[in-house]
Amino acid sequence: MTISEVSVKYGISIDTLRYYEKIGLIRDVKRKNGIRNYDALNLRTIEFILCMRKAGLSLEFLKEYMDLYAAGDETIVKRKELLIKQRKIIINKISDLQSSLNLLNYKIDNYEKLAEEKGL
Amino acid sequence: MTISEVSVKYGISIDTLRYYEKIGLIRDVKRKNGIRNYDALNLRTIEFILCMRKAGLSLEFLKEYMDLYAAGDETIVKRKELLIKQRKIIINKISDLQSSLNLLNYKIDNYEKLAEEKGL
DNA sequence: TCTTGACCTAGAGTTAACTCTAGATAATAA
DNA sequence: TTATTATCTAGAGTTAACTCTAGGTCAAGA
Repeated sequence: MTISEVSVKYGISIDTLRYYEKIGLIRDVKRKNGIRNYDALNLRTIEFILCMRKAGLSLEFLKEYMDLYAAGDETIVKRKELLIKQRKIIINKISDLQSSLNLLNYKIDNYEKLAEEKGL
Repeated sequence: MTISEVSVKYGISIDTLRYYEKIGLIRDVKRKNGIRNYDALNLRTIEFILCMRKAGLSLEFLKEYMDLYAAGDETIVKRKELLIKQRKIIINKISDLQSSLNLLNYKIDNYEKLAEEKGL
């Protein structure tokens, strides 16, 4: 799959794909005449990266994870621990978002009432 | 309340407090001899800002909201609509985070099994 | 009286994560 | 053959949201 096909498929820019490769998040991208040809494993890596990025996890964490992955089976426990740490971060984020959602709901209700009172 | 007291109370830097004021998020901060003296309304504004920032909402949105707030009662409906838009964003974020959490759980489980298999 | 510490301002610097530019090559359509 | 289009690289530029610096004021304690 070419870089522009991947770009369209995942809604991520070509520049970003090259950038992720440059900093070591996406590895072992094969080439045909110097042109990138992403394989199934590359695509799974990209899907993982995008899912974690959507959750707001940092490229620094992803880099650390990919470094461990590249280092082979001895790093399995470390990788698991890294993921557990990130899971905690995500759980905290969800609870922050819930608080904000509650506050927003409260404020929206209030404005609803206010608007009615004032006939707006 | 002095700026350093507010800073400690909310775990936010003094620089950030002055920055928020400079860009118009926090308004009408009274002074004693040129020194800021935050009142109850200022504190409520700060709490709102921090809650929304924790949810990842932008300073741009907060600025827009504070501009409307400052403009008075005619903007009540607009403010409500703005909050509803942000609520949608937050709801989407929660669902993204849930997906990431699911993927992480799956991966952590997998590593758990792998580690056991390999006796790590 | 001196100096220490908290505060002030304007504006420069930093960081993460892109995003763009310039200049080159290579395949494809007219 | 020529022109267009997609790709490539290295490195510069951008953006949001801070964070820091330099230089200044002012009140309180030794």
